[in-house]
Amino acid sequence: MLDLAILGLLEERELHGYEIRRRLREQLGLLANVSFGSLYPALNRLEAGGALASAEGPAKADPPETPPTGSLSGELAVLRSRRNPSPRGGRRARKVYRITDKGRDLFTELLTKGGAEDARSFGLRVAFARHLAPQARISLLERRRSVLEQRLGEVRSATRESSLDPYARSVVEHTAEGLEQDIRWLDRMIAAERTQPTARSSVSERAGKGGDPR
Amino acid sequence: MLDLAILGLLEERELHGYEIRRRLREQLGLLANVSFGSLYPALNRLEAGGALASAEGPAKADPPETPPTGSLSGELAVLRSRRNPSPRGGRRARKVYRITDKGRDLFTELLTKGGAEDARSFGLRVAFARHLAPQARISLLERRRSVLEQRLGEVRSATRESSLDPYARSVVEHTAEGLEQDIRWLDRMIAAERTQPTARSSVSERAGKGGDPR
DNA sequence: GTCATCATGTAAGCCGTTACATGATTGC
DNA sequence: GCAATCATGTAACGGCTTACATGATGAC
Repeated sequence: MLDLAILGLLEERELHGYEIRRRLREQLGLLANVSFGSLYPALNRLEAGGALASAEGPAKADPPETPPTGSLSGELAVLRSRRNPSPRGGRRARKVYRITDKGRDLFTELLTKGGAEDARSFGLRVAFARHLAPQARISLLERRRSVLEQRLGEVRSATRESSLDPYARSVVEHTAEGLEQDIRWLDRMIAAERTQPTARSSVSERAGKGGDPR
Repeated sequence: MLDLAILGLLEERELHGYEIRRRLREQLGLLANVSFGSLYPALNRLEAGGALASAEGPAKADPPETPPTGSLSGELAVLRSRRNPSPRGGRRARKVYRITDKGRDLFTELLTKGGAEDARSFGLRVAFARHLAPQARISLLERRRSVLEQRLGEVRSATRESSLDPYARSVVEHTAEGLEQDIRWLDRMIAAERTQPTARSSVSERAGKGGDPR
């Protein structure tokens, strides 16, 4: 799941580990606190597997977007700054990762296959849904919907049959409410997918600041 | 977390492992599919630690509802094995667990301390909240509330500041809705706690006994 | 001169999973 | 005789956490 998130972020732009973590917790609220103890090994593993490539680079990408984008040929600069502490950009060497073709294959594979069980991994998939083909999106949403509906049925029958004490009952009822809300959300998403016939392409396209219709 | 659930169920009545698992998935929907591979070791661990005591026994604690519909084969099997103990002992011997005083201490400790982070463990705590003293209940609910409110603030600011693509945005917005719903639920629970002055439940009176705080 | 932040990593361990092993009983 | 259900367990592995180690830099 962490791999998916990493690949998804790097699909957009190259980043170093620390920054990946920042985005994980701020952009995707889902993977709220991934620790470095799992992040860095994951990056090394992905690189060893050929899904990522790393380069030492300064690439000072500020929290607001629009980096200089000329991220090539920054390696010399960092080498210089390491022994020559210049005021702007002389930190510990960053390892800037970019995704490879193999990594893109892995990404779409992870994005597509299996595991619609977990709420977090599902949320992650939806967050990266623009990288999916339209029909893959819909099937993802509908698979999730059926899972939730089944769970809702189970919860309902459990509430009916067993006599729970007020607290436990409140928990199950609240769980049911949450499931209903999730299902309504999915229905909205599915409807939106259906009405707009491939309005947004599955290809990653950049829209500038807040220019999307919804 | 599994320990807490086990102890909570056994606080009510003695059960064997297989039945504990059934209740875990049917009563508490939270710990939906705990596998035997984690359940049985947990039981053994708790017993080794003195929190549980086991006895071989048929002790057929029949659930509140005896489903007459379908699959009476199992029930029949159990009854027969009770009436007619074969030389080998009939059905495979159940290990019926009951909670000890030490286990009750552990239970209240687990129930009280730490970890309001995770939704599941929190839900579990609330489900067993009748075993808590009224003020402990309220503080549990309020701690959770403040956590959720903080997270909501973070999610909100993240939505404002960063330009996400429509799918990611939809996920964060839905997350925010979920948080709001959770907070409303908590508010209702807290209000209910405040209005009724210690109304229900046979609370275990172990609170306030002079011992180690831990 | 020391603290906070940025930056990368390793080691140990927790908590859970899947897969496997065993075995009695009943229904078909 | 074979699958399904009840019942208890072991072994191996997975993913993530905490705690620890290192180090540069800028601010106070």
